Amino acid sequence: MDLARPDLRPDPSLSRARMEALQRDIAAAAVFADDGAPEPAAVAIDKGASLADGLPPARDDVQERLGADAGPADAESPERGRDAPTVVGVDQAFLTDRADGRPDAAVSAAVALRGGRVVEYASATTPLSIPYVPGLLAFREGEPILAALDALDADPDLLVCDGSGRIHYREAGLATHVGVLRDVPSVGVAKSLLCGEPDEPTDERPEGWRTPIRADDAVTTAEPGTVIGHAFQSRQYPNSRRVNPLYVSPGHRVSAETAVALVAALCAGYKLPEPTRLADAHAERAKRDAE
DNA sequence: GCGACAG
DNA sequence: ATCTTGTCGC
Repeated sequence: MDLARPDLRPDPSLSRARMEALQRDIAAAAVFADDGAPEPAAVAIDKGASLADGLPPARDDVQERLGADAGPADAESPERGRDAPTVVGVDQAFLTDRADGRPDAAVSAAVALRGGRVVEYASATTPLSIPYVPGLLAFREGEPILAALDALDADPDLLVCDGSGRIHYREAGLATHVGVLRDVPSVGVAKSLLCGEPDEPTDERPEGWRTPIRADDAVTTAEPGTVIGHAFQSRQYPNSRRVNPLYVSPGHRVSAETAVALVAALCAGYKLPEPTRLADAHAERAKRDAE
């Protein structure tokens, strides 16, 4: 999978001003409307797959400086969802230097699902370049994620990223950045809200509830009031309702409406959608194996 | 100056 | 994100 727009690479060595300028270009190139994204019904996952099922056998895939390694494809049940769209979840874990105590490297994991089954996984370990800065996450995690995606043989029909897409100061969050670079439909799934304002209070909402997130003054590239994503209550407990909602936004080639619908279809009984949950577990395991 | 701020 | 034990509830 080659870069569709190599000129928009999230180069961590850029100055802050250039990073922000690049994000405006990303937002201008992004398509926040349905254009080639899978139908939510086509990617729906009903069976809450057990976490162990998605976990591949342990293997050492840590590279010295910058590298990636793909694991073997899951051999089982090829009969189901053979022609279903390929959904790829990406997530990361971080290695901390034992003596130093400082973040050392990023471990990125990409998990490909088809018909609700894991068909492939990959991970990549890359040295950390810059610290986390709100609004510039793509410049810290972008390259590591691209490395993990490069290690994947599967061709994604949809990318599910851990972080915001259009819900961003310049409408160019991590999901949008990666989606535009690869020109692949993508959605952003964040556990907290970066900017924007929900139409209604999000506290104590029932499972399945959602409300639009509209651009506020913090979003400098959109008219205030523009719907840039949704708060979505993916999970809730019967009695003590205190699970925070997810903040879902379009990355690239999907509308805000379809983005939530896709994430809702990809949830199977847990707060996080399956692609994200599994990528989370793989990144965690790859990190553990590296220590 | 103060507050807000994905992972 | 990461550092960490118990604990409440299904």
